[in-house]
Amino acid sequence: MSDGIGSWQDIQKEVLRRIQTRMWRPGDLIPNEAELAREFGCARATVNRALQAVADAGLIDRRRKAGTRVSRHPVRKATLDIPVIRIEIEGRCLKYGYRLAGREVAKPPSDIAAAMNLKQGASILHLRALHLADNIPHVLENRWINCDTVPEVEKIDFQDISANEWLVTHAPFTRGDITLSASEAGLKDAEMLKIDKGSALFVVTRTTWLAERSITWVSLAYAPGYRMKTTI
Amino acid sequence: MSDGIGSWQDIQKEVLRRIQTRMWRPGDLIPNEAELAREFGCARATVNRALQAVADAGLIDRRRKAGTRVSRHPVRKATLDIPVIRIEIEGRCLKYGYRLAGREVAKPPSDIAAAMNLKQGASILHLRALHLADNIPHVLENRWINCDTVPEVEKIDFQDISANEWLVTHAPFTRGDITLSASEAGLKDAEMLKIDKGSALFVVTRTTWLAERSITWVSLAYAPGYRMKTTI
DNA sequence: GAGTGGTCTAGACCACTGT
DNA sequence: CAGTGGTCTAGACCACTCC
Repeated sequence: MSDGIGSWQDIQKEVLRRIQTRMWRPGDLIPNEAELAREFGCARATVNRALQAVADAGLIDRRRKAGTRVSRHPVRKATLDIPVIRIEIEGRCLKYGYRLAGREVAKPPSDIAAAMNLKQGASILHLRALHLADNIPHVLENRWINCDTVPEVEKIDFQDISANEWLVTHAPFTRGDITLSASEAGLKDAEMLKIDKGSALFVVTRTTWLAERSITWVSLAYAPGYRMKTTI
Repeated sequence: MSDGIGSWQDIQKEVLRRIQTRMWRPGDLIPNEAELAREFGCARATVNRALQAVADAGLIDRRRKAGTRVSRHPVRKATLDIPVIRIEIEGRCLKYGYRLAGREVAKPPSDIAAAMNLKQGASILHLRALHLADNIPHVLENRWINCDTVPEVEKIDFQDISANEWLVTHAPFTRGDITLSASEAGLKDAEMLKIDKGSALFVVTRTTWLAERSITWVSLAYAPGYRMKTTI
């Protein structure tokens, strides 16, 4: 029986192979952990580890007592990396540039105030900035920061360090909501990014929280041509 | 010492708390697994499970011998769900609709042929279709399918079932590349989606593979207003 | 070489849920 | 109630990498 199968990765591969070759088809019940452990000659915990990984990928559905089935409509999961912008640009061997375009305390638009769960009429810090890659406008940052949650922010001028980067090391968060969308460049956006008005921009909007208090709301509008890549 | 700490989720929470409260700061070395196991009064494997989850989220960096550190520039991971379009629409309690708009065997544009790693001049199946939510155009599917990898596809007319759905249950894949971007609606796209030419569309492009053979290349262009959401 | 995380084992008990 | 996955333990050995 001398299998080359021993590690949980080997078992994961074998399980994937059986799904990919349709030996186990969508909807099928697969053997339980104890049986697979016997078949592969390993401990049940090892099988469990492998099947958990496959379940995390969305390919199988597991329920106590009901057993493990191959998903009929697999909701495949892709993981998006959300790096600090400077690191992302430098990671591509481009020269990073940063320009602060505005810093003021102001009352945010009602939709943003609502998204940040602010008291009506509250004023918070508003920043606008441009990030450049090899001196070319890359992404426009439009950010609101809740000074109640992050009071130190009032002392930072953000001339030399972006809020994007400062917050990462100084304001840990517990949770973040992310929205990806496309939108047409307005006049001001177009000017700053040096593109035509109405161009299609890839926009990432993010709100982060420390427990139940909002830290920041940010919209990152990427210049045309930007592509966010990932794999399944 | 009667902690309420025992499960790996409890330990994960406590570790996150220590990072969030800056008790452990970016760059800090944290105690090793054996020490934490002693502190929490549990087995090292339990601590390992908790720390692996935190490392997967990108908040700590772990290396043998070097130990575990709080990330200086955490590359936070967000997971995107990639569901079948029908399931996604029905999941929002909307009526799903589907219309095939074209089916032909043709020679793909060179960029697509390259992305699919096809032989020069190879002809493959080209499909165009529209998915509707509550009778409103929702997403335009532009798809090329490699008949060499999935020969059964030649017999399917795709009048009543979308390639999106058929492939999921009939053509398992081992790997997929995904690109998210924004683009301006062309004239044909605009007509089909019933929107203005030049509108900003959110576009998901995906190539899937069975081992080293491409299965399909697809571009999904979502009508304006679509937002893809996730959390960190 | 030595210290750290990565993994496996054998066994146990628990939690959930279908029947 | 019984069968399944989920988790914990104590111990062991291995793999990697810093010194």
